[in-house]
Amino acid sequence: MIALADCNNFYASCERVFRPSLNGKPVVVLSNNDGCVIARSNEAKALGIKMGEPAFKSRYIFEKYDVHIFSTNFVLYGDFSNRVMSILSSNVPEIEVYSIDEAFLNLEGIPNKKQFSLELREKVLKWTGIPLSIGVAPTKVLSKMANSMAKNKSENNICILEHVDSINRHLKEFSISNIWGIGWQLTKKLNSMGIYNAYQLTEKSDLWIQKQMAITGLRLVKELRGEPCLELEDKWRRKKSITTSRTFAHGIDNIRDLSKALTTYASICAAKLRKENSCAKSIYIMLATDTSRPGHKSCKIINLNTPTNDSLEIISHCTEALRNIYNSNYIYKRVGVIVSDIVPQSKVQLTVFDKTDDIEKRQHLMQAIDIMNHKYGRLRVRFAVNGYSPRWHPHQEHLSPCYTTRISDLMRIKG
DNA sequence: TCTGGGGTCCTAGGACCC
DNA sequence: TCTGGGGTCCTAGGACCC
Repeated sequence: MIALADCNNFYASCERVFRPSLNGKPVVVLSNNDGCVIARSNEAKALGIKMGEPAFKSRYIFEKYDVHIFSTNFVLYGDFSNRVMSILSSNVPEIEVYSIDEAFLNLEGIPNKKQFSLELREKVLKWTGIPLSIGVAPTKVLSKMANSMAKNKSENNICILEHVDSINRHLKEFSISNIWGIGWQLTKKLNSMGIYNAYQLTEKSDLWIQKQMAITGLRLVKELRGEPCLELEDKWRRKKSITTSRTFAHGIDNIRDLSKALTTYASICAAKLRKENSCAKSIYIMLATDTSRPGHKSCKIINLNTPTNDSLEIISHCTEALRNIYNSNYIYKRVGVIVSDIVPQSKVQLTVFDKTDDIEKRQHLMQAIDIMNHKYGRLRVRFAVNGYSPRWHPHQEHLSPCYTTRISDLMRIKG
């Protein structure tokens, strides 16, 4: 049996841990640039604030009902995630951390799954302040469904689906649009064929499923029937691509500021590569004007002879590519860097033109930068091309302190 | 004024080869 | 008269997830 443990309203719950006065009150967390709503407390959901909705559309609700607004604070959420995951992993034989706020757990050998889930939920809540929902079922896809039941239809946020009868009963009440792996396109298509609930899907033949939903769809439906097709992946996997991109508060109309932003994202990508002990063989830069209006997009791919994770090298390729594709007739609103074709650093093949001495020197330099930035904060040590007074920074009006990771942000007790 | 950011997997179709 | 058959690799784009 597999459990899916999922933190309730995760970002909103993190913000509340150090602000208990917000319990029972509507809280929302906004995406980067304070663009749209990406997390809501139950009270905010009850006010009709929609997930992914642009913040300005709900502005009047925020004011009328005194909704507490936060900008995303990924340092804080990442730290809470680590705490929750380490508690979960110390209580089960196997775990797959699926995202920042959820994990699949292998419950093999655990006799009373309901009691176990209740105790685990209690422990995480007591130790971290984060409430969980736990759904237990024979496969991953079914545990996702059980989790949804746990969140919405159970008093204690626990749902165990063990027997065929109860699984089928729930499948009949479960809309296909809520199935993990079925998005709005497939929902539209299947609805037009008269399929509305998960049970109807399990009754179709394998051939029909594969024709309509391809191989991933067939795996998904088998999982719905209780036949495990998706394994728990407990191993750390090297990322296949790494992206750093942002939308700005205000458009940029000059190549100097654009270059500062782009090279900053290039150095963040390089640092992320080094953190994984990876090197990338291709770099992709992209520029876009305001996406809400018809505009302009351009991109450039740079293929390297030798994979790298050296910030200076990646920065210089990006700067050159920017000069090639920059068009001074446009005002840019978004830029980004994607590094891909990733290989382990230990397996990098040098060419005859690479100077190993230089590479080693630069590796030491990068290491020193990483150590300092780890200690004093990302981008504290930066490159001159990154600039210092970023006029191009995104909006973050409602940022909370990093209570758990920055000494100056620690809570103080009045004596 | 105003719509995020970071990923993965799959497929169709083109290029190329023998 | 009239244009094979089978394979691989790569890439762009779609769909989906949180």
